[in-house]
Amino acid sequence: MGVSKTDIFTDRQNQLSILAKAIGHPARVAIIEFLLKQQTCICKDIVGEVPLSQPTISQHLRELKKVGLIKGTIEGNTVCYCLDKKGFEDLHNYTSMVLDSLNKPNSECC
Amino acid sequence: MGVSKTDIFTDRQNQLSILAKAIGHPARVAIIEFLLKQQTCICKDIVGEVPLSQPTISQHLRELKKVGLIKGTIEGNTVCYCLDKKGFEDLHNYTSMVLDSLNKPNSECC
DNA sequence: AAAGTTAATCGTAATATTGCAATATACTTT
DNA sequence: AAAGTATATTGCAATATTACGATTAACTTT
Repeated sequence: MGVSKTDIFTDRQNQLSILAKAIGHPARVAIIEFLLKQQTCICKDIVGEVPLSQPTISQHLRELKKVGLIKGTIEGNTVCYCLDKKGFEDLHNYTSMVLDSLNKPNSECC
Repeated sequence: MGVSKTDIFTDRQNQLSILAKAIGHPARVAIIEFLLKQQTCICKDIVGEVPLSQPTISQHLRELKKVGLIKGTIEGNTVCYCLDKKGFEDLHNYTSMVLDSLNKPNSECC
């Protein structure tokens, strides 16, 4: 029914899926890419770089912030957004774990 | 409108988002976890392990297969599903790149 | 204070996703 | 071949996501 039955999964499973889902949109990947490129993180101009409307960008930023992939600090008129290591480390650890496991001798298959 | 405007993003941005999105559901994280635990990959019993109906599991498997996170080979009556390194490596390289970039001296922010 | 700027929120339309019952397909065993 | 088993597909209902115009909120400049 379009409902994810989060209650039947472990916290870790839910956490990982939430993180991955947040990256699961090209606009958000583009935003992340833009934030990486910026030396300074005064980020008022993500709009203009990413060809989506200001409300849409704002919504994507909120999504990324909610799951801990970016941080935002208000600076007067402006909001300074920048990447938050923690979320990426979490995902990185996950893929490391999977790959380590797949590289073990006994894991060959198919 | 619920439409992702994939045409305005780069192939790489779309590819990463597609991969991440596939992991962006707890059932699929659970399926991946189950496939990791199995020595053998005769996987008829994901249903039963993951508390969702057979059609739902089948749908999630198709999703994972479509994006290259698992492979499935038909073996008579059964389908042998197992993880596909490539997709995970791709994601792993991405998070590595992001973290490397964030760990550079000049990237401090917020 | 009036006007301008930046970003968030609200409301809403369009589309996508999730989940499952019912059914279909394809192989295996009897 | 009939019955059984494993998996995929179809159809549909419920919910979620995406996008944006309009508006609001909050700060800055004039």
